[in-house]
Amino acid sequence: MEAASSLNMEKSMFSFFEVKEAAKMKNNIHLHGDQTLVSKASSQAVNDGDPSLSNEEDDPAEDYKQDGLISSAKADMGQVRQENQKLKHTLTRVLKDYKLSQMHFNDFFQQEVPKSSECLAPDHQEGDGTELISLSLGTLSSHKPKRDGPKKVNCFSKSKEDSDDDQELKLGLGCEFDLTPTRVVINDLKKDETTQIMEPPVNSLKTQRIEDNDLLDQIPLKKARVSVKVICDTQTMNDGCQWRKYGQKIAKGNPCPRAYYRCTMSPSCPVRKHVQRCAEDRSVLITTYEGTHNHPLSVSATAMASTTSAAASMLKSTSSTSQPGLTTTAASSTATTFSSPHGMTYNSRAPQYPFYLPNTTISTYQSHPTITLDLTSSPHFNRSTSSNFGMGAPRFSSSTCLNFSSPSSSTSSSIESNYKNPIAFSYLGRQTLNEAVNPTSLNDSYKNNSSSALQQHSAETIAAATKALTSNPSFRSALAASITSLVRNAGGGARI
DNA sequence: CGTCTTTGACCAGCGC
DNA sequence: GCGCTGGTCAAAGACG
Repeated sequence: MEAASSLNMEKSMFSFFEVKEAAKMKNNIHLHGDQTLVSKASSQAVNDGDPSLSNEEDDPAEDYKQDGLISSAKADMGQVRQENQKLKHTLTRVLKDYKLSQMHFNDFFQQEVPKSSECLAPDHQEGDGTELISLSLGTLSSHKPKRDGPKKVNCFSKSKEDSDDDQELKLGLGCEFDLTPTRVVINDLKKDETTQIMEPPVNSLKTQRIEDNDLLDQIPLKKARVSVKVICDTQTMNDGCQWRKYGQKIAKGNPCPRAYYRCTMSPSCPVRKHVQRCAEDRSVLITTYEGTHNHPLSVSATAMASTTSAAASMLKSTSSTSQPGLTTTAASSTATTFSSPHGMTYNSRAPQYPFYLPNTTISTYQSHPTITLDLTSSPHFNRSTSSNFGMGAPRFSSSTCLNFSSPSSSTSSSIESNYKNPIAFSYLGRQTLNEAVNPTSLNDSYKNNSSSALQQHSAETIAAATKALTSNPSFRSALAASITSLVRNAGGGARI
């Protein structure tokens, strides 16, 4: 009995598929199309009285069974289609909520900016609605009012009245990290210049600005400078700005001439830079920036400017608590946010996250506080090691453009990915998004040569970034709103 | 012809 | 005060 029933079952199954095959052949219809067509074709095949079928399937009971199977298949397919529709809707909703969350996230920073931007560049606060970017080297106060709440100020986001404007440039907007002791070596601090800054209990911006001015008066330092060391084959690295050479000197202790450039993007732009090759290693180009751009910047220039600006800010914050000649920690009592040369934004206040800014030195040279960002070696590998990987030391050419792009010019997909996934900024954007997020997708040559340390670094970076992001109450509430909305709107059929 | 680079001169700050 | 050094100016030349 059992054998007979299983035989019947097999036969009916065979018949079902045979019917479908016959229908396909006869009507030349592909199955992965609309199942209605298939059903129709199947029914047609059954009803056509195809001799090849009718020979085997002339039993009315079998026909009835086939009809049942077909209709049940149709029902199944309809159900699948319904679920597909629901999933499609869910996906759309998730994307929509994701964008909403992103907007909330951006709004959060934009709300914070007006408070901080005033201390950033008081001379650029006209609020004329132009795409003016305030980048301040050396004039930024390191003193932020102590906050009890979870709010943090990103000093490097561009201030703008209209917060809904998509064209808004955001500076230093990577991931915001609370920073552990930054390993900053105070090399050559003269006198007690950097220890004269006190920590004012400031509540009002007005008071703060006055105190800042007082402090600046007290400090005999000139404009802060930011040096960037990169391996570059050409005369100067392309940082997105237009420069005009106005002088050249042989500096003491270095046979390589130092070239002086000024920014020509605006006639009144006070920004200068000088470029010099490293005496020890001619392949290393040392570019030193000084001043604040007073004009709109291109995306790539903004990237570089924001980085140097952030570094200068870090310089100020570290100098407020550092002691000369000591390897010290970054300002643990201030809440200064800054970007690393790798595009990440760090917050130096709370020490819970294990991040530090590598290859960064602070020094004073002729009363110019100078921070040096050494991009000739990767954060976790020394140069000799990183050279084995072929990516640790960023090499620049004339066409190389630092890839810290802001979201405003998302014409390039890489730029956009870098913005949306700040972790991908690591290694100056030479690491693709996939490589950054998913270490297993590293290209073969790199994969073969790299150690697990780099993957661990990526994993740590991602983990810390995630932690930092998710620990932000505003981000969490936005995320919660999205999820709530998703669950509420999901209805019965959606499965998460 | 306009723009950019080169290069010597000049100036200011700093240390002795 | 003097010398050294870094930084800037400006005339001359190069270049497109």
